[in-house]
Amino acid sequence: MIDSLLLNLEQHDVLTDEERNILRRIVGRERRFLAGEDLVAEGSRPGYSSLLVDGFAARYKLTAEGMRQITAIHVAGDFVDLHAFLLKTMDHGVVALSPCHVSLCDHSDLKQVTEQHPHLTRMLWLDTLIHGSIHRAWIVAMGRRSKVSHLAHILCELYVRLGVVRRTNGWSFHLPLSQGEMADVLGLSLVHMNRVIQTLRRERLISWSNQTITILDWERLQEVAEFDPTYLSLSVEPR
Amino acid sequence: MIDSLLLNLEQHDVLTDEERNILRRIVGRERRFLAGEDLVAEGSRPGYSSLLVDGFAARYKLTAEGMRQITAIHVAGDFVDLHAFLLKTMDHGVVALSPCHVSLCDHSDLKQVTEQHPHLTRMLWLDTLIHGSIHRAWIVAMGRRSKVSHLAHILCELYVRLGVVRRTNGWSFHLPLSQGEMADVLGLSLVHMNRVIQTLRRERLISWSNQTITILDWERLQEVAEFDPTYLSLSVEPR
DNA sequence: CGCGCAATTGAGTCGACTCAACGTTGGTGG
DNA sequence: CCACCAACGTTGAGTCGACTCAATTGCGCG
Repeated sequence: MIDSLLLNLEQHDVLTDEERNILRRIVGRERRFLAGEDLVAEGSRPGYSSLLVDGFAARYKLTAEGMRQITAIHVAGDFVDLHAFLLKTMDHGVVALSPCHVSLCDHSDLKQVTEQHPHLTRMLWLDTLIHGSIHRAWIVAMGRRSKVSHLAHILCELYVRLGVVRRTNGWSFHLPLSQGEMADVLGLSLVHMNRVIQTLRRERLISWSNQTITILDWERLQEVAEFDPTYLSLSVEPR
Repeated sequence: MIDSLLLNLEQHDVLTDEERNILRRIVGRERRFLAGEDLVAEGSRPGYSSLLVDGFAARYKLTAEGMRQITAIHVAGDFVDLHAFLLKTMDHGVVALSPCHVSLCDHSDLKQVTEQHPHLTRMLWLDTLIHGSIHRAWIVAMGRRSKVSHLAHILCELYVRLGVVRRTNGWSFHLPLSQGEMADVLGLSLVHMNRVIQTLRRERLISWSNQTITILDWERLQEVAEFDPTYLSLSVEPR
């Protein structure tokens, strides 16, 4: 049940058996959500953090005019709100983009971990830091790349992140986002999002249908995206 | 020397005398940089983290075509690269936007803190989480707000953050960024940055000259920005 | 079969870009 | 003391990317 979390964390450093057992013990109660439901509401003060066991979720904020900006996409093995453990108040919501299966982890247990297990604490801290790195990569893509390049970057990132948790199938992966939802990721209108996607298709870099993306030319897609996976910290070393 | 850091951290929770002393002990060697120098180079693996004692610094990434995107602005009291403690490799550079005074903190000392001082560890973790929140606020501003609103949001944020570390003077604060550097924050061209600034001036929301910004109408500036400081976690509570 | 949602296409408008020129200011050296 | 230079800021003009409004197509399901 926490297999994806272990796959995630063990990309960065080795875990001891004890640490794996602690994670198994504190990640408990399961909950399921339908696509479109909020896993966590903006403004709430959850007493637990949610580990996404299966499905896709997104962090988002709404503007006064009701526009939505998605600030992160979460996949299996991600804590969607580990930061709430210390931030306390959610400054954004988390919505299920597909049916989601999550496991909850009480903040009191997380606090125990920080009191007794320094290395595991650092690994959880690292997990939040990597999501910070992802935020920075998104900011660069939003500010200084073409929209085509931005989309390419997001697809490269998802392909790598899904690969870590064994959710890819050759060059394909499941991505249950509508074009309208993807527009909320890139900060585009729905109409223009469609045109950007068509550019990647026309260039034969990807195919995308039935919620399935297939990368047709990884080399060129990476070039278009200027994708460098350094920011994902995918190296096993003492942390 | 670490006064600004204490002002920063104590916005979120109380520190014990012992914790304050530990910080004083581990934040050591001082270094100075001229405006334009890199405090930390992209791709480097620093063995220490840098606390900005005075001045302004920015994290940035460069694109293949040599464009620059600034992903964070740092002010006195900020650790500019605390995340390198666990991420190990810098996926971006940090540049001095003004003459900077920094104090270094060895990663071995930080590791000691995580082994022996859980609460202080959580406070440092929190510091990195707040910078993640700021990243999300920037993503929303970049994706779903007008450029005028985006600039207003950044100025609101800087005013609040500088106020915490006592770097404001009434409604004014020093901001040593050229319009070209600000353009790299917003992801704009220099020419358009100028026009956006002039809009805020024309609306009598701010004045900006001689590297000094004065907020002329805080209420309306906040409205234009849709600024809600929740994301800065400025409340003292147990963490 | 028809409804509803997602995807697609077209047309016109506006925001942001580039290229280019000009103004302003502070520092430096003759 | 003034001339000059460099960096920054400002303005104008023309182009292109992204937006909105609107209509149409494709598809899964009751």
